[in-house]
Amino acid sequence: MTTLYASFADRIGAILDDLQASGALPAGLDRRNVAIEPPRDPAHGDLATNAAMVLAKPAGTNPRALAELIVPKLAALPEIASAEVAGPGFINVRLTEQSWRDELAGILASGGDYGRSAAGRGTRVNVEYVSANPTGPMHMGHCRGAVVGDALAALLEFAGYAVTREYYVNDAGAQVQTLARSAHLRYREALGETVEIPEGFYPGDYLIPIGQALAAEFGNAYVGKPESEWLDLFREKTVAAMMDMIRADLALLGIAHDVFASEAAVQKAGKVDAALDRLRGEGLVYEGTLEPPKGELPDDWEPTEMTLFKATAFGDDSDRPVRKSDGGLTYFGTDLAYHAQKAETADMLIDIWGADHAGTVKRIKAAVQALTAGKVAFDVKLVQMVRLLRGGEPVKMSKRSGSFVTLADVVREVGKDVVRFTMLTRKADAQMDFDFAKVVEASKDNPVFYVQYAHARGRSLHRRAAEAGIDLAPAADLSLLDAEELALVKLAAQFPRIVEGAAQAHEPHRIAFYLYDLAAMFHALWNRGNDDPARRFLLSDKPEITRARLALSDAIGQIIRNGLGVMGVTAAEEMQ
RNA sequence: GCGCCCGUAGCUCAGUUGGAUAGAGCACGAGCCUUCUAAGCUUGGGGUCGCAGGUUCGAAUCCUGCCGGGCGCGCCA
Repeated sequence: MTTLYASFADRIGAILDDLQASGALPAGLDRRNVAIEPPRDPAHGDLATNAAMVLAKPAGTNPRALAELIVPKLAALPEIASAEVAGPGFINVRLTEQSWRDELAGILASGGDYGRSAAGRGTRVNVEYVSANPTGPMHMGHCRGAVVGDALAALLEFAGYAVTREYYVNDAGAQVQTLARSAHLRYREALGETVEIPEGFYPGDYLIPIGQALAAEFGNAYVGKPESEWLDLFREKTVAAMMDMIRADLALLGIAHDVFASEAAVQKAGKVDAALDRLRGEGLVYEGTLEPPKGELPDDWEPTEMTLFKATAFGDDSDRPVRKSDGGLTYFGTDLAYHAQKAETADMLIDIWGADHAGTVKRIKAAVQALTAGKVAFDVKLVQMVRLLRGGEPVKMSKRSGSFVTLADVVREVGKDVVRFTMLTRKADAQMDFDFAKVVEASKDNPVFYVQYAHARGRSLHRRAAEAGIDLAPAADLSLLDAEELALVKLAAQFPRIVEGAAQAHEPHRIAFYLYDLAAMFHALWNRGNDDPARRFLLSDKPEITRARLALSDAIGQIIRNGLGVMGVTAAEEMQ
């Protein structure tokens, strides 16, 4: 269905067309800045447009005069109760109560599709997120990016984009070689040797079963043999096992990627040379030396020739090496080719990165621009660190011993829904505290609980109505709803535009904040029943009113389910 | 030294991509409720949107310069 706001945009557009046809307005006005919005102050009505203010100057008139031309045409529309000029030239519109009742009926009729949008027009967007190194289990450092990326993917899908969820497996660098060597130690251990894990190796216990599996598969075939005989094999086997473990961890959060792209495969397929050759042909890749870094000069600085990408041509501060002076690829060199690969099948790329990689955003943006001639939109979303607390005290973590807070532990303790919702209660680039005590608290301070509670209240209404013997089959008479109840419908009706705005801005946290506001207003309405029993949702002796109020409650519940669905959170049937 | 992110109520944060008198929760003040329509409700005080300019009908939002905080800074991943 078209949203209320979109349909009014059409109507304003038609009115402007009329005014242009009749010569009251010049042709060819740029209408891109014309907005239809709910005013912040409800006293200003249900909808407001700035059309007169934006168009007055190019039309050679003044805002109020132009508004006076538009208002009568608006007021003539059947669903409009009043339209008036206000302030510097805003046009404030009040809709009839009937249009809000229609909107409520529309929410219920649309069900799980309410808020779904075609705004994305099927644009193919590739969202790459998590992409944790396959050297161990997922820990809490990965968690926020995982949730933000997954929710963003779902949000874009809901808003009409064709989404691919992708994970980039860094299986080619020095770290996975260290992993393979660490696994080889565990393999020897499994065969009876007493081993010590040297500094710089991966010490975690999770490699013990890998070593046992390798021992079971290969016996002692690779004991005392040079690395050249086993390193690649052990790397592949161990990375595969790590990825199984990571997939299992992600599954706990309800995350499943469509594509796992291998760094080694990108190199093996010759994509790096292809991309670099192409750029070399355009003069964007060359052999050269870098300027020394500004500020303190490292003691051992000496200019060396290597292969560089001309990132400065696209606004970066320095050109960036794609091949080291020894001819080996840099991480960036392969990453550049990997983005070219993604761009082959997408109109838009989104990367979710930890904020500690902020320094490399410019070069990869430069690369994508160079590789796609600016035709593929590209956004890097930086996700800030999460501080883990328990009752206000920082959770101690020791990296050295290899013991860190794993994602699996946290999900086990507080549950998937709490983790996901909490990760979306801040915008991604703001730091966040995750307090084990607070996120499970049953109080208004905890948005997770508050939203779930609103939904559960609505569900319990049905159970209680059944107990009270109320027949819910007949259609609800929505004319029985009062002004306060319709005010809740007005907030509910904003869900579609919240979805579109959040999708366009790549900000899934907006859904969480909106749901909190919606829940708060629903609770306030519910609480009226404490002071005045006649205003309760459930009145056992008044089935007509109960049916109308249940329709309202159902609509709110539907939107909460739809919103939580985008966030990957299950709506609670009841609070325990 | 350079670059990126940030600076909004005492605290934690929103702010509909430039809209009207800048909001919420916590905390604080006052009143109410003692309830399974439960895990609270109503209400009040509280602001130089870091500072100073600029852009325009209009700026927390965009531009420039300062101040303050975080992160990053030759071939690492």
